[in-house]
Amino acid sequence: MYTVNEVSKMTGVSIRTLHHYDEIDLLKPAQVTQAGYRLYDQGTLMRLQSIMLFRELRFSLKEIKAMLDSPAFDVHKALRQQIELLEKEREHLENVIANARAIEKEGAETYMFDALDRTELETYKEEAREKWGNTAAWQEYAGKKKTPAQMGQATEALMALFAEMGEMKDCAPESDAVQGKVKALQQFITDHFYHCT
Amino acid sequence: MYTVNEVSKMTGVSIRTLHHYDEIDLLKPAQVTQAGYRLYDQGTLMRLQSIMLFRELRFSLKEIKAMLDSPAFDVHKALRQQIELLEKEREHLENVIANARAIEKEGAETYMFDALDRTELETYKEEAREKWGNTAAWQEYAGKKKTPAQMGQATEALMALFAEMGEMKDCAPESDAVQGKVKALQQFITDHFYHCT
DNA sequence: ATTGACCCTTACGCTGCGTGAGGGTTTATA
DNA sequence: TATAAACCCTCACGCAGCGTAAGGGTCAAT
Repeated sequence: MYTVNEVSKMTGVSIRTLHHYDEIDLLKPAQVTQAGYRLYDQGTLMRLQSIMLFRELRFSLKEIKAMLDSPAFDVHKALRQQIELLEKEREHLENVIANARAIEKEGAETYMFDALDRTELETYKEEAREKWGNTAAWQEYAGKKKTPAQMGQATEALMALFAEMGEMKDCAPESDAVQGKVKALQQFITDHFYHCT
Repeated sequence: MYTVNEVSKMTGVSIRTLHHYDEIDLLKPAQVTQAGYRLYDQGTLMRLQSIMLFRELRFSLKEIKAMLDSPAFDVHKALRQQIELLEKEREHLENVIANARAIEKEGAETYMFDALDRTELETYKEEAREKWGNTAAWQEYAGKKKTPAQMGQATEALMALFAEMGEMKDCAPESDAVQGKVKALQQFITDHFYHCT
């Protein structure tokens, strides 16, 4: 039987985390002494390892609890869903990185084309959760996705920022090559969003 | 002058978010009517766009505020740091995905070799923040990294989970090929961690 | 004057713990 | 045996970034 301290040192999980897992009934100690001390045995340690694994795979504690508490749970299905989700996340992250690089280099030209696609991810996430989660409160939520109109205006608005970025850098780095595009964009901004000085 | 509703529709940002940004002094409306209605103009809209951009790049609201409030702030430096951070995240995410795939396929053999390397990321994150953040409270925090001993035991413990995974699947999918490794691992677990039935 | 579409301000909820505060328990040592 | 060191406990607030009511003004039009 191990105390919280020992378990913590063994697994790297903090004591507070063990307390937390106890609170939310995710991981109950095998025994509790009269003094209230938590004691863990091999079985609970194994459960803890499972928890750590699934947490590493970015399942929420609630999900993990559901999985571990119903042994007949379709782990593989959940795993596949989770993988898809993670890949969406990675794709998005790669976009973000690409954007960041572009901005660092030039300003913002290349940025505005593929930004704000987060909605995709969220939508997917919701779908995934829906399957084995709270299927109730979701119905009325359907059809709330951003309208194309909003997207359009968002992209439009993005160009506004462009001008500000220019100010922030306060002098163009590779003036000649970029300057043409900048002017064109300013024109575009003036036409479609606000008067660009 | 646009109302919250209009701004929300234009930018896709929720009204609550506008309220929030007002609360934390990240984005104050250009005017407030006697009735307390928030009104936004082009300038504030542009600031909002900047905010959205930096949020897209995963800066925290606090960081964004710092950046926008000090025009002389070294945006490019922060940007480079942020890119590095994002890449660390992506790398980690890729590991996680790889692990997830491996687990889905076989069980957990390939898993335990590169798991639990999150500490790297966190460490880096801290270093990055340190440079232009609260440099005060950090000193005493140094040297808290996990010891190699802990890592060792964590990996060791991970193998324990393996057995449980076996139970959860409750029958081997491609029995023959994998079975050998499974037995070896069981042996290893028995030898190094606990008696494996 | 009433309706409907907006607006406001609290204020709690969520995730996953970190970080004290304030106070018992167990163990080792003087 | 007394006492300190080292652990343990239970509250309970805090963080990020809003979502989501609850309860109630305001503005335009009918």
